[in-house]
Amino acid sequence: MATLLTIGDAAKASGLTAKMIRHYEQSGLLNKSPRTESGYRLYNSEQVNQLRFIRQARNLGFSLADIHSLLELWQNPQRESRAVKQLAQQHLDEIAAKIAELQHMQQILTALSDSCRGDGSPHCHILQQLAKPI
Amino acid sequence: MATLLTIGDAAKASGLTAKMIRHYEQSGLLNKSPRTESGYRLYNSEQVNQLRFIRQARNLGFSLADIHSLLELWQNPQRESRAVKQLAQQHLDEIAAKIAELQHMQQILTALSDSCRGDGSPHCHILQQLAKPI
DNA sequence: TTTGACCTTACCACGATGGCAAGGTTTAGG
DNA sequence: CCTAAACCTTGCCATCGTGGTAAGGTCAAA
Repeated sequence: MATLLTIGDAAKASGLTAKMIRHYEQSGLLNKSPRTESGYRLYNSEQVNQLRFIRQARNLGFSLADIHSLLELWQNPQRESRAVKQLAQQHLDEIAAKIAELQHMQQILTALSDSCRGDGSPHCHILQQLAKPI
Repeated sequence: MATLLTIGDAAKASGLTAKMIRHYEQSGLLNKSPRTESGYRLYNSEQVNQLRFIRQARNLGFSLADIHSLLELWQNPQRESRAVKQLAQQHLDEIAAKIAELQHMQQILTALSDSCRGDGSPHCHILQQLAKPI
């Protein structure tokens, strides 16, 4: 008994939105799903698993392009785990770079904010620093 | 002697691109600059200072909307440094939230990646975990 | 005078998502 | 059985900040 879900129910079951699912189909991340006579998309449990896979990968910050690759690897029994790990490692590098960038901003801005009295007077070290010609 | 720069030179002097400067003008962040008879934008040193201010604020990750507020505060002698500090603090909160989110991804993905052999075999804990129904 | 380096506007693109509108379908209740 | 609500469909526009490109005008040096 293959239970078929409409897009709204598939969305609830996967944690995505119907909008996202249509968008993923549109952008080639998902195969076009079968439709009812009246044109409603229908999803079986295997496709819902795929949607969940996508959601979990999105939660880890993978781009849709990366997820496309991950899905292909997942569905390929001849995959080499090397390829998966490489994608993960590249993504980890990007994450680390973003964290470093944000921490750099955080460090500078914290110092500036600490040196601003934050009262009713116009004097403000933050503005002074931003205005500095360097 | 007010030296006037064309947009390309103003871009070099401020560290922005000409494209960005036009975009900032278009979006109301900058006042429309005076033009030559033939329509070229011209920038004096005060405006170049403003461009530099914008670049430095962008380097700290402020949104253009925030920078709009910062510019107004900067140019208002009656400002209260409280307002500036509040903007900085809000932005610091956002930065901290993003860092936390990225670190969360980093932590989970690092664990997954560590448990993937990354060799020629298809077995991969990363894919297994993404596929898990939870 | 020609050439190259500028400048102008106007449009499209990214990435991932949300919103809305105008219309068709299904389902549940009265 | 009929109606209203809750779905579904497609299509377009918006976000945010930046980049690209095209088609054209301007300016300065050789």
